[in-house]
Amino acid sequence: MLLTAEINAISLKAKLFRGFSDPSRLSILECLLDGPRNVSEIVTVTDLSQPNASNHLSCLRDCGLVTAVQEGRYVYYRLSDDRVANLLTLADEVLAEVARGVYECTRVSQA
Amino acid sequence: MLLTAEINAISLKAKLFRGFSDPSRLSILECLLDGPRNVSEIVTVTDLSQPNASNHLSCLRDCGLVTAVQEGRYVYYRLSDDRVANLLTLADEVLAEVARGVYECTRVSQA
DNA sequence: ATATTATATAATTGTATACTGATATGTTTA
DNA sequence: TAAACATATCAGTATACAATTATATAATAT
Repeated sequence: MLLTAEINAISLKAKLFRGFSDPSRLSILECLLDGPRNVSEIVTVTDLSQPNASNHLSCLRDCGLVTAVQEGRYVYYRLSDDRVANLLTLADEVLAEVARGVYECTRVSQA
Repeated sequence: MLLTAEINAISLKAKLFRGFSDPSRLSILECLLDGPRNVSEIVTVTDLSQPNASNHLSCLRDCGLVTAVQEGRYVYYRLSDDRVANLLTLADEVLAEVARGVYECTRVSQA
């Protein structure tokens, strides 16, 4: 039986990873690796619809992975912490190792 | 417009992170930080039902995050790469920075 | 004030996936 | 071989999530 504190810590971590676990959000995060971008720029780079981008940005902001600053009529987003970039880099390294396995992972749940 | 190769790389990475994005799977991975464990041990430590654990283990195995070796009637699972552990550690560090933000992220999608 | 541009939210819908319980398969020992 | 134990799979249900469309809010310009 897990302690409540452990359950909470694990849920937090799962939530953090969930922020990275969607291709649209990853596209946004990688777009922000080069520096702050406003929503229009993000929409252009990622090819997401504006509401969709906004929606994912809300999630990323609420989860603390990005921060937003309004400048005039633009809202500029940036990564909230350097370690967010580190996580993306480290993920690349793991991927290089296990890429084939992940690529073949079409399996979801027991399907 | 993203190039196809970029889309594939991003989808791969999203899939990798998805392996980490569920509390049950995270519990299993953290249990394996201490070394190889068989399914019964994993079930005991994580308090998951045996079919549920088996299901998540299948996913983790297919995604290349863990490897399995049968020994007698036991199947021992272990992390497939040291960097999997590194990712978990780095996630802890990011969490320490943005924990409050993530904790307050009760928002799912547009809810 | 009105129009225009930029961004955010709401409601809907389809799909993915996690969990439970039941059952099947595989492995060892008697 | 039979019994006991370990692990995997299947079917059904409930929930979570993403994409879309429409609309609302905020800021600037005319």
